[in-house]
Amino acid sequence: MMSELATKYNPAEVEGKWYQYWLDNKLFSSKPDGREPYTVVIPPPNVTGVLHMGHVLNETIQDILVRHARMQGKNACWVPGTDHASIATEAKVVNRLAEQGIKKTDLTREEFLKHAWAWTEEHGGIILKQLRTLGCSCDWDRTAFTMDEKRSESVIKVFCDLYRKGLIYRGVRMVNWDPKALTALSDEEVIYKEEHTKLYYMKYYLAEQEGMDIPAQEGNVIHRDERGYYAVVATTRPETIMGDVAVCINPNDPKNQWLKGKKVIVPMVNRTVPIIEDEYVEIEFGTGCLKVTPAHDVNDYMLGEKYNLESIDVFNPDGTLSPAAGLYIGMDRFDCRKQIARDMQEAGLMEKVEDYDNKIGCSERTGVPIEPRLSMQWFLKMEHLAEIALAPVMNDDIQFYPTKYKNTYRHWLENIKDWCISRQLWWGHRIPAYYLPEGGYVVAETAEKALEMAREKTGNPALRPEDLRQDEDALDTWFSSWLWPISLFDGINNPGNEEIKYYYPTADLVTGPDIIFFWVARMIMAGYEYEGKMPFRNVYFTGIVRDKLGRKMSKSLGNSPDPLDLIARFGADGVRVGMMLCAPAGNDILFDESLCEQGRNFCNKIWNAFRLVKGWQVADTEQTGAAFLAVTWFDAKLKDANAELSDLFSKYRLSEALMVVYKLFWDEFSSWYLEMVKPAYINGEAQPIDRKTYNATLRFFDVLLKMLHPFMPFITEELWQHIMDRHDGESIMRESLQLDAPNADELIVLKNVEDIKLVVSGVRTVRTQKNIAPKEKLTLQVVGASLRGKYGDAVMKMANLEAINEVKEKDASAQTFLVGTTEYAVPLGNLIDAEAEIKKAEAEIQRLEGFMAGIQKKLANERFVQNAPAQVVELERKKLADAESKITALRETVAALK
RNA sequence: GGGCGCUUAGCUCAGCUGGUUCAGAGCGUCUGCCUUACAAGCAGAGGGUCGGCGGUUCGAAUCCGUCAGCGCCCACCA
Repeated sequence: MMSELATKYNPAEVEGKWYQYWLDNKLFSSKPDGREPYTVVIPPPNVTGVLHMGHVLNETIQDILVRHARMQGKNACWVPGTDHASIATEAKVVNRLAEQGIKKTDLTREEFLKHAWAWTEEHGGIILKQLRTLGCSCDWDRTAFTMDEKRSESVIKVFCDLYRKGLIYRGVRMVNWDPKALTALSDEEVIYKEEHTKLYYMKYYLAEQEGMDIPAQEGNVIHRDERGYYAVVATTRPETIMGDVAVCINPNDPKNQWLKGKKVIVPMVNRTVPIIEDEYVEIEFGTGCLKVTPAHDVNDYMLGEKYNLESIDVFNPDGTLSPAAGLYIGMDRFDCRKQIARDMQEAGLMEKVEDYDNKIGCSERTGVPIEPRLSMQWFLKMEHLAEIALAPVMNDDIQFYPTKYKNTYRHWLENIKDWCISRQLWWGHRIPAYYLPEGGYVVAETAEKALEMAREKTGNPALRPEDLRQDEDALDTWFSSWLWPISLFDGINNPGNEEIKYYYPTADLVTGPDIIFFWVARMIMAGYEYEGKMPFRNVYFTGIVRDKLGRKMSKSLGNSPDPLDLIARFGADGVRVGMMLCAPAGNDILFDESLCEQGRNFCNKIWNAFRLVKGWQVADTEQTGAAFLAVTWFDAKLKDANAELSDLFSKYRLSEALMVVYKLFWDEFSSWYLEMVKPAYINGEAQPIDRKTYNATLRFFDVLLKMLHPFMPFITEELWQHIMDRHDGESIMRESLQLDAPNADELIVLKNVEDIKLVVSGVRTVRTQKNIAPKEKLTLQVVGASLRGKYGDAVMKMANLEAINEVKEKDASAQTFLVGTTEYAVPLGNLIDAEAEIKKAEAEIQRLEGFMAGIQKKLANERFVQNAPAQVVELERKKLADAESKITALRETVAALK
């Protein structure tokens, strides 16, 4: 019979088969019903993305939670979907077009979008297919896309609503400009990178200084050379001097007092600009002179506003020098920096150049340095939204795991600025603002409605659709994802519909802390604004998947394994287990392939346990004492473990939960239980197992598989179907798992069996130390106590004993060990090494005496006896007594050996 | 420059509101086994003065302070 099954589990044969079965039987699908809902919405991956290790972690966790909830009898609904990822996808499409020699600017919006949709259809959804390989139990019928009809409608509706509420406005502001993607970005999309740059000290000669003589004054630092007096301005960005409109000093700066009221000439440009004064300027930095370029720096912009300065935009949108610069026109900003530095050097306008470490804001998407740029954009006011989103997290209505992210969250909300939501992109939701021929605009859900409003607004009923011009910009991707938990159930378009009422709020959100601001915080805002309720009850923040050296996984390092390749080699269950073994909540994950190996090995262990049980012949024989004990004990063990599992799940300690089941199956079930009940061989012939024990074993297997199922869906389904002999359409994933906690009697059995396991280990240790073959039967002596009945039977079997004798005094030639305070002895005849035994015993006596001395000192301390709880004192006394009796036993051993 | 977190066996981590023989797990290591479920396995063993210092306490890995190292987040010194 056994020969029918391979000794190794083959995931390839199993996984595809069961996934198809689950799909065919609609086992993932969820409809509102009377049960308690358990809803999870997937953090939508980029529609054109492919599965990476971060997804594996994230989706595995979600699937574990979902499958667990489903087996708790909840109506589990996991909604999958993808994100249109406006910038990322548009960039990919632009690149592809470039390969074909097509420039985006050569296309109309409509033509470009055709290409984008084609790309989306071609590459889109691959990642969702890959999730199936991992075993994810998503309700695929609900698959959504942030740019599908319902979601798009929701986004536009929300935009209009917020506009009408006065929360969305349009205006010219300093924004983060990405010169590569040619779009504005939100503050969150800018990441700061440490870079080694230069600090250029440039000479700004005073204007009209002929005949000027500035007397040396206390504290003043005056610069003068053969050409005259000059101020020294330090900057990291010499290429922006063409936009300089002033030089600013701190009025309290003693070294620059002499510059007050003067005018200076911007080098190269030869523009005369005033010296202005503002306390914003850091006296200690550089020379205390700041060049002011309102068009290209946030702070300078602020100064420009304050002092009513002109703003000269010297850059084109792509980061090349604009005609307004007057010089270096068309040159890239960084080339220009080098060139202008050289030119100034030659012109004697450069005082010096220093190395300087600087933090530079870069585009999260394209990686290029951001250019602060003044432009007309759409903004969402955050004050009100931040306010409604803060409290629920701080008072734990929404629980963060781990809680440390509450601080991060609060800090962000308390310092939030308005959200720039417009992007100069085509791929995305187009802003529903329509400009009127004579200026001004209307905001409306549809072009028809816009026309109506426009006619009303202008009082011109003759206005035609083509007279209106829709805003060219698209919305930030996150402006659609923040509605995800609502829009998936159509809560924006159909408020209060049956689905949104049932599934919302969702239960758990599983995501990385890197998008806590981008996504999590904003979903909370939208949740309260549009549903009046939290979007989810718990947020589980995963760590970042790193390699075993702690480095981030990246393409350039080549340290990121391909999940599909891992699955092919170790099986989906193996990979899931490997991932979860190293994934404590909130910590970074140091992933190593060998963990998947461990997962695969675990699959084999389960598989082989199944082979063993499946191979048994069953007969109506009587149950042995050892088997009876094993069944009683393991029954209690399962209950105990299940209670622990529930607790760990409730705390989202999934790695630990997995470890509990892992040890339960491997150590307790396989190494102890199965060995205890396994029928013996007599004359090379396998004996049958009694029906009672066999049925109990199947029952245990059933429970174990259910416990394992959330972590390892495939192998558990496969074996469950084999073992349980189920009807078509049934599945382990729809089974429920509920066990009582062990009662008092069962707890006693648990404790007793732990003791006899120690006795068995004791005998085995003796075997190993004395090199006695496992087959050779031994005798065990119990000194002054008893080990009878089923406990004795079990020890006999597990330790391969021929007899257990209760003795007053053990054999002189026995090797001994203690379990609790009971002494056990294995007579060894001439195998015993008396000297070594004596040495060992004496060392132990010494240790115990030291231990006793410590306790005696404690007990002699009046303050301890007075202040410590009675229980603790009592415990110390017991420890003392135990140690004493152990020493007595050991002394006897030594005496006997001598 | 602020804020947060971490530092416990070779590695990765548990250790909750201080007290079940001066600490646990998985992996790795070592030893012995191809024992008729599994060598991707079985049995056994070794391994830590809980980052340093100081304090509170009868008692601290656990609380407080401080120093050191690491990491993360935020921030407009060009």
